[in-house]
Amino acid sequence: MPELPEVERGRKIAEKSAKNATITDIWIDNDDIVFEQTPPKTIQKALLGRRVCAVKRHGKQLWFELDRRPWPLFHFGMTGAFLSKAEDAFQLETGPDADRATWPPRFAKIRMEFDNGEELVMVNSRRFGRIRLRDDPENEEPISKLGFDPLEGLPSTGDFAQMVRQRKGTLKGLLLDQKFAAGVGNWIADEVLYQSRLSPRRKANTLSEIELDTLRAELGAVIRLAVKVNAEKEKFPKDWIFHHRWSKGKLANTPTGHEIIFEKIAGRTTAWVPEIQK
DNA sequence: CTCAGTGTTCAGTG
DNA sequence: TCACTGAACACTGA
Repeated sequence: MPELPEVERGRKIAEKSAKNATITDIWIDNDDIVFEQTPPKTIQKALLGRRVCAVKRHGKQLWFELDRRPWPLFHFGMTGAFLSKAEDAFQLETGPDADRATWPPRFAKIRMEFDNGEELVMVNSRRFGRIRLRDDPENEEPISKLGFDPLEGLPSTGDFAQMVRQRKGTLKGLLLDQKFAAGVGNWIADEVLYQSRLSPRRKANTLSEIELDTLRAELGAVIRLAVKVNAEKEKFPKDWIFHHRWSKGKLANTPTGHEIIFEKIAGRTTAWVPEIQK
């Protein structure tokens, strides 16, 4: 699930349940992939009894600022999410897969209890997610290697043009590169290109000034809108290709009747409309 | 049973 | 060193 807007939703869930609260109990799954060999005791020692001062995000990386370092840094991988007990109870009543919701949830990797009665869990069924400790997350890897976060602010048009023009690969590859824009994933890249009417195969160094400005504007617009509706897909605009990209294998068309094709570009399945995207 | 996948990393190439 | 590509990773759900 997690590209920037979904991770931002996770940040808000964590903020709501944990901000200004103290961690009173911790359970940690025995998983040396997700925890990268960090011993459970080390994690426990860093978190237990600490107060959560803030919950921050850059791209797809999410971390807590505690009243003492080191701080926990979370990455959801392909399948991760934060669930809070209150939030999950809400989903249980209203969500489409309500019958599957249980607490604690399946695939929990870490579970934290707070002195305000809340509980927060990070789940990660396929274990591409990571939970790490960092003294200064923003200035250490992996965050230090990431590019700008499009929700925080875009580079100026001039800087953006320069950044794009020095790249020789495809636009799809550029947008997926976290060293360029942090937080863009497969569906956002496709949506931005569709809205910009640019081909994912287009070489980055061939864009005109107008095309560069359009790309920059749509990158900001798609992400801001997805975050505004809390990454709830049903609330995405009707004219987004997003709603049609999962019909792979069937005949896929936009509402305007244009054919959507699926091709592997820059290593990822790409949904795009050759008639519209040049 | 097979296969794709909303992500990242690493080996190999240019 | 850099930019880029493709494979590998782990495991669920279709």
